Amino acid sequence: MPELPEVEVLVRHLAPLLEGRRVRDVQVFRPRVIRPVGVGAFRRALVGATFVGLTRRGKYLRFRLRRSANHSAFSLLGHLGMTGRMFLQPAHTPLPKHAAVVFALGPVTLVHEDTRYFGRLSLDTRALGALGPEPLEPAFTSDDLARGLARSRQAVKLRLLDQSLVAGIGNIYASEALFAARLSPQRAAGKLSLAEVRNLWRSLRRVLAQAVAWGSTVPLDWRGSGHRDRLFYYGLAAGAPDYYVERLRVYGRAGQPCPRCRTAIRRIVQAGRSTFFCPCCQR
DNA sequence: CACCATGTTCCTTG
DNA sequence: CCAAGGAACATGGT
Repeated sequence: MPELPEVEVLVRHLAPLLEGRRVRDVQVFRPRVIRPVGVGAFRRALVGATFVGLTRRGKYLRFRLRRSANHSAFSLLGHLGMTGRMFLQPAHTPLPKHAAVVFALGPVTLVHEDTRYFGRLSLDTRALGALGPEPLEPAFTSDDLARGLARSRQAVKLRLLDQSLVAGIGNIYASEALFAARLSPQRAAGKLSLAEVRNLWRSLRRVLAQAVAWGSTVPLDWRGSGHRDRLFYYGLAAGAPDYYVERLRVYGRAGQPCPRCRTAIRRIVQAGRSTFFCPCCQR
Protein backbone atom coordinates (compact mmCIF):
# COMPACT_ATOMS: atom_id res chain seq x y z
CA MET A 1 0.00 0.00 0.00
CA PRO A 2 1.01 3.55 -0.04
CA GLU A 3 2.85 4.12 3.20
CA LEU A 4 2.96 7.20 5.41
CA PRO A 5 4.68 9.50 2.87
CA GLU A 6 2.38 8.58 0.00
CA VAL A 7 -0.72 8.99 2.15
CA GLU A 8 0.56 12.27 3.55
CA VAL A 9 1.17 13.70 0.11
CA LEU A 10 -2.22 12.48 -1.09
CA VAL A 11 -3.93 14.06 1.91
CA ARG A 12 -2.23 17.40 1.31
CA HIS A 13 -3.31 17.24 -2.31
CA LEU A 14 -6.92 16.26 -1.65
CA ALA A 15 -7.72 18.25 1.49
CA PRO A 16 -8.16 21.67 -0.12
CA LEU A 17 -10.02 20.18 -3.07
CA LEU A 18 -12.58 18.45 -0.85
CA GLU A 19 -13.18 21.18 1.68
CA GLY A 20 -16.76 22.45 1.49
CA ARG A 21 -17.92 19.90 -1.08
CA ARG A 22 -21.24 18.23 -0.41
CA VAL A 23 -21.84 14.57 -1.13
CA ARG A 24 -24.66 14.36 -3.66
CA ASP A 25 -24.52 10.61 -4.10
CA VAL A 26 -22.46 7.58 -3.14
CA GLN A 27 -22.10 4.53 -5.33
CA VAL A 28 -20.69 1.37 -3.78
CA PHE A 29 -19.45 -0.99 -6.48
CA ARG A 30 -17.60 -3.25 -4.05
CA PRO A 31 -19.54 -3.65 -0.81
CA ARG A 32 -16.67 -5.55 0.80
CA VAL A 33 -14.67 -2.31 0.86
CA ILE A 34 -17.03 -0.47 3.21
CA ARG A 35 -17.38 -0.84 6.97
CA PRO A 36 -19.52 -1.50 8.79
CA VAL A 37 -21.24 -3.74 6.30
CA GLY A 38 -24.45 -2.45 4.81
CA VAL A 39 -24.53 -0.28 1.73
CA GLY A 40 -27.80 1.36 2.76
CA ALA A 41 -26.56 2.65 6.11
CA PHE A 42 -23.29 3.75 4.56
CA ARG A 43 -25.04 5.81 1.91
CA ARG A 44 -27.53 7.27 4.39
CA ALA A 45 -24.67 8.43 6.60
CA LEU A 46 -22.80 10.15 3.81
CA VAL A 47 -25.23 11.46 1.22
CA GLY A 48 -25.95 15.07 2.07
CA ALA A 49 -22.90 15.49 4.29
CA THR A 50 -20.19 18.04 3.56
CA PHE A 51 -16.44 17.48 3.70
CA VAL A 52 -14.92 19.78 6.30
CA GLY A 53 -11.42 18.35 6.60
CA LEU A 54 -8.97 15.61 5.78
CA THR A 55 -5.98 14.48 7.80
CA ARG A 56 -3.68 11.49 7.94
CA ARG A 57 -3.08 9.10 10.82
CA GLY A 58 -0.59 6.33 10.11
CA LYS A 59 -1.60 4.99 6.72
CA TYR A 60 -5.22 6.04 7.21
CA LEU A 61 -6.94 8.99 5.65
CA ARG A 62 -9.38 10.55 8.06
CA PHE A 63 -12.12 12.47 6.31
CA ARG A 64 -14.18 14.79 8.46
CA LEU A 65 -17.74 15.48 7.41
CA ARG A 66 -20.69 17.41 8.77
CA ARG A 67 -24.34 16.84 8.02
CA SER A 68 -25.24 20.50 8.61
CA ALA A 69 -23.94 23.55 10.42
CA ASN A 70 -25.48 22.56 13.74
CA HIS A 71 -24.46 18.93 13.59
CA SER A 72 -21.12 17.82 14.93
CA ALA A 73 -18.54 16.46 12.53
CA PHE A 74 -17.99 12.74 12.07
CA SER A 75 -15.15 10.75 10.57
CA LEU A 76 -14.79 8.46 7.62
CA LEU A 77 -11.60 6.41 7.62
CA GLY A 78 -9.96 5.45 4.37
CA HIS A 79 -7.24 2.88 3.93
CA LEU A 80 -5.72 2.12 0.55
CA GLY A 81 -4.60 -1.44 1.15
CA MET A 82 -1.95 -2.51 -1.33
CA THR A 83 -3.21 -1.01 -4.54
CA GLY A 84 -5.84 1.56 -3.60
CA ARG A 85 -5.92 5.10 -4.93
CA MET A 86 -8.13 8.08 -4.42
CA PHE A 87 -8.51 10.92 -6.83
CA LEU A 88 -10.94 13.49 -8.12
CA GLN A 89 -12.16 13.49 -11.67
CA PRO A 90 -14.70 15.68 -13.47
CA ALA A 91 -18.29 14.51 -13.16
CA HIS A 92 -19.59 12.30 -15.95
CA THR A 93 -16.21 11.03 -17.04
CA PRO A 94 -15.83 7.25 -17.33
CA LEU A 95 -14.90 5.45 -14.12
CA PRO A 96 -11.81 3.26 -13.92
CA LYS A 97 -12.24 -0.48 -14.21
CA HIS A 98 -11.71 -1.11 -10.50
CA ALA A 99 -13.70 1.74 -9.00
CA ALA A 100 -14.79 0.47 -5.58
CA VAL A 101 -16.66 3.46 -4.13
CA VAL A 102 -17.49 6.74 -5.81
CA PHE A 103 -18.68 10.00 -4.24
CA ALA A 104 -20.53 12.39 -6.53
CA LEU A 105 -19.66 15.90 -5.33
CA GLY A 106 -21.31 17.98 -8.04
CA PRO A 107 -18.74 19.17 -10.56
CA VAL A 108 -16.22 16.56 -9.43
CA THR A 109 -16.31 12.95 -8.36
CA LEU A 110 -14.13 11.39 -5.66
CA VAL A 111 -13.07 7.95 -6.79
CA HIS A 112 -11.71 5.22 -4.54
CA GLU A 113 -10.31 2.66 -6.94
CA ASP A 114 -8.43 -0.44 -5.95
CA THR A 115 -7.49 -3.32 -8.21
CA ARG A 116 -7.20 -5.80 -5.39
CA TYR A 117 -9.89 -4.36 -3.12
CA PHE A 118 -7.80 -4.73 0.02
CA GLY A 119 -8.52 -1.11 0.95
CA ARG A 120 -11.38 0.02 3.17
CA LEU A 121 -13.71 2.94 3.76
CA SER A 122 -15.08 2.84 7.26
CA LEU A 123 -17.41 4.80 9.50
CA ASP A 124 -15.97 2.83 12.41
CA THR A 125 -12.88 4.67 13.59
CA ARG A 126 -11.80 2.30 16.34
CA ALA A 127 -8.83 1.14 14.27
CA LEU A 128 -7.12 4.42 15.09
CA GLY A 129 -6.98 3.48 18.75
CA ALA A 130 -4.57 0.66 18.02
CA LEU A 131 -2.02 2.89 16.31
CA GLY A 132 1.27 3.88 17.85
CA PRO A 133 2.72 7.39 17.68
CA GLU A 134 3.23 9.40 14.53
CA PRO A 135 6.91 9.11 13.65
CA LEU A 136 7.20 12.67 12.34
CA GLU A 137 5.52 14.32 15.31
CA PRO A 138 7.84 15.98 17.82
CA ALA A 139 6.18 13.93 20.52
CA PHE A 140 7.73 10.78 19.07
CA THR A 141 11.06 10.42 20.81
CA SER A 142 13.90 7.96 20.54
CA ASP A 143 12.81 6.70 23.95
CA ASP A 144 9.44 5.76 22.46
CA LEU A 145 11.23 3.76 19.80
CA ALA A 146 13.52 2.21 22.37
CA ARG A 147 10.56 1.10 24.44
CA GLY A 148 8.93 -0.38 21.36
CA LEU A 149 12.01 -2.42 20.54
CA ALA A 150 13.04 -3.41 24.05
CA ARG A 151 12.80 -7.01 25.18
CA SER A 152 11.72 -8.20 21.74
CA ARG A 153 13.54 -11.06 20.11
CA GLN A 154 11.83 -10.23 16.82
CA ALA A 155 13.88 -8.94 13.92
CA VAL A 156 13.98 -5.15 13.98
CA LYS A 157 12.56 -4.95 10.43
CA LEU A 158 9.43 -6.79 11.58
CA ARG A 159 9.02 -4.62 14.65
CA LEU A 160 9.05 -1.53 12.43
CA LEU A 161 6.07 -2.92 10.51
CA ASP A 162 4.04 -3.16 13.72
CA GLN A 163 1.60 -0.25 13.50
CA SER A 164 1.12 -0.20 17.26
CA LEU A 165 4.81 0.60 17.75
CA VAL A 166 4.98 3.43 15.21
CA ALA A 167 2.22 4.25 12.75
CA GLY A 168 2.73 4.44 9.02
CA ILE A 169 5.86 2.44 8.24
CA GLY A 170 5.47 -0.24 5.59
CA ASN A 171 7.65 -2.66 3.72
CA ILE A 172 9.45 -0.06 1.60
CA TYR A 173 10.36 2.46 4.28
CA ALA A 174 11.32 -0.20 6.80
CA SER A 175 14.04 -1.36 4.43
CA GLU A 176 15.01 2.19 3.51
CA ALA A 177 15.26 3.37 7.13
CA LEU A 178 17.40 0.41 8.15
CA PHE A 179 19.71 1.08 5.23
CA ALA A 180 20.02 4.72 6.25
CA ALA A 181 20.77 3.62 9.82
CA ARG A 182 23.26 0.99 8.60
CA LEU A 183 21.51 -1.65 10.68
CA SER A 184 20.88 -5.20 9.59
CA PRO A 185 17.15 -5.93 9.27
CA GLN A 186 17.80 -9.27 10.93
CA ARG A 187 19.09 -7.88 14.21
CA ALA A 188 17.00 -8.80 17.21
CA ALA A 189 15.08 -5.66 18.14
CA GLY A 190 15.80 -5.98 21.84
CA LYS A 191 19.54 -6.31 21.35
CA LEU A 192 20.14 -2.95 19.72
CA SER A 193 22.26 -0.57 21.76
CA LEU A 194 20.82 2.75 22.82
CA ALA A 195 23.08 4.46 20.28
CA GLU A 196 21.80 2.19 17.52
CA VAL A 197 18.20 2.90 18.47
CA ARG A 198 18.82 6.64 18.45
CA ASN A 199 20.46 6.33 15.07
CA LEU A 200 17.51 4.33 13.75
CA TRP A 201 15.11 6.89 15.17
CA ARG A 202 16.92 9.70 13.36
CA SER A 203 17.13 7.72 10.12
CA LEU A 204 13.49 6.78 10.24
CA ARG A 205 12.39 10.36 10.62
CA ARG A 206 14.79 11.62 8.00
CA VAL A 207 13.80 8.98 5.43
CA LEU A 208 10.09 9.59 5.94
CA ALA A 209 10.41 13.38 5.92
CA GLN A 210 12.53 13.30 2.77
CA ALA A 211 10.00 11.05 1.07
CA VAL A 212 7.17 13.45 1.93
CA ALA A 213 9.24 16.35 0.63
CA TRP A 214 10.10 14.47 -2.55
CA GLY A 215 6.48 13.47 -3.16
CA SER A 216 5.42 17.06 -2.61
CA THR A 217 7.88 18.24 -5.26
CA VAL A 218 7.60 15.71 -8.03
CA PRO A 219 4.93 16.52 -10.63
CA LEU A 220 2.41 13.72 -10.20
CA ASP A 221 -0.51 12.74 -12.35
CA TRP A 222 -3.12 12.56 -9.62
CA ARG A 223 -5.77 10.97 -11.73
CA GLY A 224 -3.20 8.48 -12.83
CA SER A 225 -5.68 6.01 -14.27
CA GLY A 226 -3.80 3.20 -15.84
CA HIS A 227 -0.47 4.28 -14.41
CA ARG A 228 1.06 1.82 -12.09
CA ASP A 229 4.67 2.42 -11.46
CA ARG A 230 7.13 2.98 -8.69
CA LEU A 231 6.91 6.70 -8.90
CA PHE A 232 5.47 7.60 -5.58
CA TYR A 233 2.48 5.45 -6.28
CA TYR A 234 0.81 7.86 -8.65
CA GLY A 235 2.26 8.31 -12.10
CA LEU A 236 4.36 11.15 -13.36
CA ALA A 237 2.36 13.96 -14.90
CA ALA A 238 2.33 14.00 -18.67
CA GLY A 239 5.29 15.86 -20.10
CA ALA A 240 7.18 15.93 -16.81
CA PRO A 241 10.88 15.14 -17.04
CA ASP A 242 11.88 11.65 -16.01
CA TYR A 243 14.83 12.51 -13.81
CA TYR A 244 12.74 11.88 -10.74
CA VAL A 245 12.84 8.14 -10.98
CA GLU A 246 15.90 7.44 -8.81
CA ARG A 247 14.62 7.52 -5.28
CA LEU A 248 14.62 4.33 -3.26
CA ARG A 249 18.10 3.20 -2.35
CA VAL A 250 17.65 -0.48 -1.59
CA TYR A 251 14.00 -1.42 -1.94
CA GLY A 252 13.42 -3.51 -5.05
CA ARG A 253 17.10 -3.37 -5.96
CA ALA A 254 18.28 -6.93 -5.35
CA GLY A 255 21.53 -7.57 -7.22
CA GLN A 256 22.17 -3.92 -7.91
CA PRO A 257 25.18 -2.20 -6.36
CA CYS A 258 24.76 -0.58 -2.97
CA PRO A 259 24.79 3.20 -3.45
CA ARG A 260 27.28 3.44 -0.59
CA CYS A 261 29.77 0.59 -1.12
CA ARG A 262 28.81 -1.06 -4.43
CA THR A 263 28.23 -4.48 -2.83
CA ALA A 264 25.22 -6.24 -4.38
CA ILE A 265 21.97 -5.52 -2.57
CA ARG A 266 20.46 -8.67 -1.14
CA ARG A 267 16.84 -9.71 -0.91
CA ILE A 268 15.70 -11.91 1.96
CA VAL A 269 12.25 -12.95 3.12
CA GLN A 270 11.08 -12.14 6.64
CA ALA A 271 7.61 -13.18 7.74
CA GLY A 272 6.77 -13.84 4.14
CA ARG A 273 7.74 -10.41 2.91
CA SER A 274 10.78 -9.15 1.03
CA THR A 275 13.47 -7.19 2.81
CA PHE A 276 16.27 -5.49 0.88
CA PHE A 277 19.58 -4.54 2.44
CA CYS A 278 23.30 -4.20 1.89
CA PRO A 279 25.08 -7.10 3.61
CA CYS A 280 28.25 -5.02 3.80
CA CYS A 281 26.98 -1.67 5.16
CA GLN A 282 24.25 -3.02 7.40
CA ARG A 283 25.48 -4.93 10.40
C1' DC B 1 2.80 -21.91 -15.63
C1' DA B 2 5.84 -19.66 -12.02
C1' DC B 3 6.63 -16.01 -8.96
C1' DC B 4 6.14 -11.43 -7.35
C1' DA B 5 3.55 -7.24 -5.43
C1' DT B 6 3.90 -0.25 -0.98
C1' DG B 7 -1.34 -4.45 3.80
C1' DT B 8 -4.18 -6.31 7.41
C1' DT B 9 -6.43 -9.88 9.83
C1' DC B 10 -7.22 -14.32 11.39
C1' DC B 11 -5.87 -18.87 12.57
C1' DT B 12 -2.77 -22.52 14.04
C1' DT B 13 1.31 -24.19 16.06
C1' DG B 14 5.16 -24.15 19.12
C1' DC C 1 1.64 -14.35 26.77
C1' DC C 2 4.76 -14.27 22.74
C1' DA C 3 6.54 -15.44 18.15
C1' DA C 4 6.38 -17.55 13.71
C1' DG C 5 4.20 -19.12 9.78
C1' DG C 6 0.55 -19.58 6.66
C1' DA C 7 -3.68 -18.45 4.53
C1' DA C 8 -7.05 -15.41 3.06
C1' DC C 9 -8.55 -11.39 0.60
C1' DA C 10 -8.05 -10.35 -5.36
C1' DT C 11 -5.84 -8.83 -9.50
C1' DG C 12 -2.22 -7.87 -12.44
C1' DG C 13 2.73 -7.62 -14.06
C1' DT C 14 6.81 -9.98 -15.57
